[in-house]
Amino acid sequence: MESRIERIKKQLHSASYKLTPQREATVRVLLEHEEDHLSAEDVYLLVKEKAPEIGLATVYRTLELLNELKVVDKINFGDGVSRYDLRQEGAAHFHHHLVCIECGAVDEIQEDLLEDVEKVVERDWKFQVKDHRLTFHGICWRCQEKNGTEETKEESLEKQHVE
Amino acid sequence: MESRIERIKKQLHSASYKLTPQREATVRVLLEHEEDHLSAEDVYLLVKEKAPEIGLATVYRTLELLNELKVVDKINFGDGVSRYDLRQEGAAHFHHHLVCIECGAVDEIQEDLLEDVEKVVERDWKFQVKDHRLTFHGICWRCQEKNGTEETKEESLEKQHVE
DNA sequence: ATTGTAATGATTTTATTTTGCAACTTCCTC
DNA sequence: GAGGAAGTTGCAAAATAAAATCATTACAAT
Repeated sequence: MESRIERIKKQLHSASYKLTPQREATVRVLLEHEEDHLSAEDVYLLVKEKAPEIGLATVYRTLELLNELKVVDKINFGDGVSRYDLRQEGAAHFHHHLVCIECGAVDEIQEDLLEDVEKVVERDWKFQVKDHRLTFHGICWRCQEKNGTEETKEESLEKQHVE
Repeated sequence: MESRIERIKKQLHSASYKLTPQREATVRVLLEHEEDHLSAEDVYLLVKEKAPEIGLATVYRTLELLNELKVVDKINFGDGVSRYDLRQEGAAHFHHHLVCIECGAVDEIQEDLLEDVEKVVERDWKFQVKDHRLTFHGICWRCQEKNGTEETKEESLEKQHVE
């Protein structure tokens, strides 16, 4: 965790930006919620708990900056808001998402499934792929179980998703 | 064209909605600009040419309705606006997009490239895929040619991208 | 210490999208 | 046809997200 912040700090420096306390607090929130897909507003509220004096504009600026540096990716699941998702360190491409249309859960796939598809696109469409966005919409394994069987205690204990 | 409107009309009716003149005008605009990726505002301005009395709110409501019926898909390429894209008739899945980071052009891929990937997702993640969104970001063939004529390949590979 | 530059926070502005509501059509039933 | 419910419309207002503005502050390099 600390070392990751160190590396992000270096990334900022090499683009001649500074890791200010506000920016560090923002990055920490992102690291601590790596599984989630926070909106700018979400990040703002969480950062505010640690650094109450921070302004929303700074959060927006920081997120935009991190986006430029490819530390985070800005995504959009169709609701109006942009969400910010940490990139895996060293990942050449953005990871994929599974959005459950029943419970709203968003799971991530870090594996790159598109190597072959990208080759086809480069060859057949002469399109030089730099990055991609792939999201599947469907039913997650939790909802499939929930629907298929009567719910057991263990299953309901595992349930943690809110809309 | 007329028959397509007829079929959309039937789709509306079967969900107990009506194809009002305003809705028909909106659908016609979408059909006439199938290649483009119009924003709600774009659609509004185009519909207004045929039916000047239409209100922007109606266009929004119509597009939302068509989205629910899976006649159009609402997409978002990262700029703030939602765009509305006609689905191919009978297409089980949404088509893909190639967004050029140099000239901003958006091309479509109707072919379904994801069959294999979806199988993997269903098997390995137990995720029942209903739909997908796939967008590639990169350099379109036009920009590659344009770059190639004025500079060597190495130069164009080195070129940095700003804003 | 002084200066120049970058960064910040509060506020305002812009843009997009949604909602509330009264008026207006449709399409039934009588 | 008259009456009525339901769906639809246009306008205006409101809600929302994001970006821009700007005076103030922090900080590194003199």
